[in-house]
Amino acid sequence: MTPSTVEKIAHPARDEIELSDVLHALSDPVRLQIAAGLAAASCERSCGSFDVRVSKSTCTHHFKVLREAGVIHQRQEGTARLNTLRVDDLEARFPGVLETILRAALSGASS
Amino acid sequence: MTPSTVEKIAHPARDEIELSDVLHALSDPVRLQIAAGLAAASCERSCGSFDVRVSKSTCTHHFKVLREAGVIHQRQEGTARLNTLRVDDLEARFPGVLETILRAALSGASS
DNA sequence: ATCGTTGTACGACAGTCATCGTACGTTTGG
DNA sequence: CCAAACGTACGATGACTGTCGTACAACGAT
Repeated sequence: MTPSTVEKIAHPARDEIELSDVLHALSDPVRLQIAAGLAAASCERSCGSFDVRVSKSTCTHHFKVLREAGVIHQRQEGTARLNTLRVDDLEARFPGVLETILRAALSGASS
Repeated sequence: MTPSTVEKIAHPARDEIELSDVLHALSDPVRLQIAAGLAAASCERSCGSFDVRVSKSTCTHHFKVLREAGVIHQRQEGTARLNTLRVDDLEARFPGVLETILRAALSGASS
């Protein structure tokens, strides 16, 4: 899990975040749930702390999609990988998008 | 193209529109462009009036995805299929989502 | 009537996606 | 030191996606 094993945890820079990628990342119910949970916590959360009903491998995949789209930031802490929403970057690049989507996800009856 | 040939032009009801489907529909650059063009026109536009650089068949596919996601409404008028954004339905169900996404698509340098 | 326009239908195809299981590497706690 | 916990890597798989070409149907104008 140390840098020697894990190949870098690459994140896109703020200016490299693409709207299409963000929308695609949030268009999956599991990932939307993760993002919403992260917004609700408004702090770092480990991957395993989410009550998603997919396998561990699938979970890793979803976190990777979210990270590579620029939606979340991941940081290694021991065996845990701590996730945060990139609210500032997203707000700067696409104002209001993340907030309105997450609000819709919570209040709406959609998936 | 009349009802005998075309099988109904099915649209989801307002309450059936899913956030995931909307986000997925808008996560494709071509479809996002179509939605933005529709918002800019703020009136009915035929499928062929969009300057997309994909083939006719592909265009039909994209309009179908947008329609089935509940993003647009299609109406037959002679040989033309007239499209409108379902702004009211989307605003009622997911307030602000469509507007902020389209704004981000226009101002942002994304895709 | 016939032709051009508009758009769909169908079939094909390569690429991506979401999912899983199993195996593995790290770190931490007993 | 050993085992459990956390998460990744890899490979597989079935489904879906975006793309296209060709053929077809309907409408409108000549």
